Amino acid sequence: MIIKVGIVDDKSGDRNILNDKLSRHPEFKIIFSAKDGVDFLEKMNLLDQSSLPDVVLMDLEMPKMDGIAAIAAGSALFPSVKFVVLTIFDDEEKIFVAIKAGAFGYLLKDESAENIAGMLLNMYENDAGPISPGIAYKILQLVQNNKVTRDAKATFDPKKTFFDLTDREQEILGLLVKGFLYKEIGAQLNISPHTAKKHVINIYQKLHVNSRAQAMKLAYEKGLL
Amino acid sequence: MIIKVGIVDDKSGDRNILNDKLSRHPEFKIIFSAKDGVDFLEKMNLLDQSSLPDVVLMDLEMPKMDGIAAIAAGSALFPSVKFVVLTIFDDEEKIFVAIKAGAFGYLLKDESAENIAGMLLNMYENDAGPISPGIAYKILQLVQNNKVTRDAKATFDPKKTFFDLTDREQEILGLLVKGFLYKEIGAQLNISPHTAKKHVINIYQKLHVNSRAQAMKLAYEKGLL
DNA sequence: GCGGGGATTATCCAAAAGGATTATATGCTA
DNA sequence: TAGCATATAATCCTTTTGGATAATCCCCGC
Repeated sequence: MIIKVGIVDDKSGDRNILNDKLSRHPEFKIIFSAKDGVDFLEKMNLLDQSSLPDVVLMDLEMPKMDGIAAIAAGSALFPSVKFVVLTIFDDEEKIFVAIKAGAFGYLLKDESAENIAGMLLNMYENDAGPISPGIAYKILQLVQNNKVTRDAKATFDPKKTFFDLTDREQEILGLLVKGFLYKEIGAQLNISPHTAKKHVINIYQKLHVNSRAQAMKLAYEKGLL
Repeated sequence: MIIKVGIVDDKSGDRNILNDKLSRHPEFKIIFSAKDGVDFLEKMNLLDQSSLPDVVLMDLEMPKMDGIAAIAAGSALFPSVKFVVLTIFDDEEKIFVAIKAGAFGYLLKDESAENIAGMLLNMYENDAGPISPGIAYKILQLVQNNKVTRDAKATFDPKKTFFDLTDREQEILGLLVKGFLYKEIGAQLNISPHTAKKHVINIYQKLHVNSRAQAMKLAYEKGLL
């Protein structure tokens, strides 16, 4: 099976290297190289349906029209074409936006050409978009750090599963993370500040921390609110 | 460098295979095998700090306490330990929940033992969680299909809008909310603890707060991370 | 070259938090 | 009923924070 490839990158050096490396593999056929988003769309429009590329390797930072815009336009105009980002950028904002724009995969330029070729081939065997490991981890962190949230459905609730704080302790933890002093917590609950403090110490032991800051970190990260 | 590994899987066959394969690599040292979440926590509690595993390979489907609960508990109790899911399940719900529970990586059992070993080693070189390519693509699709959405507050950036903290102050705030003492912050940045403290006081004035707890609350609520 | 902001370090003091220990009261349960 | 968990309260002591104040250094812009 022959994979038809388009390359879009403003650096002619990068274009040529890619071109050379992929041409070594008989499975790939380079259909065109373009130097920016506008150039890319023009070249795509000149092709008839049967000679459209299967996959377009798209750099992100380009003059005239950047990779994000090109992917958004291209995936709308040519839905059968898969767009794979191939860039040096690994910041989460770019990753997120590129995926939203319709990227099928996301590879870093510091992957070896061998790896890139391998992942592209793999994409057709497994019907899964190629992703550099580092990028996959970044996406995982997006999910983990609540930068993205699940639209509905239940997420895991560690409150009930672990840290079996008593009701009173839960209540006091709630005040603790709001920044109140022991004396203020005591005043709000009509108990002695000593008692408030005792509860807090007990909470620390259950959470295996030894400062308010660590307890707050845990409370926020694990959603113990 | 030696990587200390814990294995948690209810299938003794899988445990043994993993054990054998990893033991072939001199870089790995198997600290323990556990057959479920409860067994795992018991074994972890018997270890002193210095002999805790670096990474725990965790199956998901287990009797008594499943892998999700075990990861949630373990990552809270032993924050220095990295948890990597190693399972046959690749449905998005399990992936999502495992990540939320604190999984650092997610590998499929149909990876070759060689690959698993390689990805674990790679994890320490690149400080990025190991993720099987198929899983990476599933995660990408989660984002693409709007199953997850970017949090509004995460995109709004009050950092630049208000509180104009300097770069150094941002950096120190980052360590502050992690619960480090002044002396620890100083040590990490190679500055005097007095200086660290001075920065913190300056931060408080800019944020109009007067305690670490209040600063953390603000940082979390306003996404000053 | 002079001023200003940022980064660095320090000292002194007071307030607050953290930790250990002890003690009492209450309600549940083996 | 004896034991256990929880909540309450206090004392003593150490460590950490928060705040004020002052001094030095460096870089950048006027």
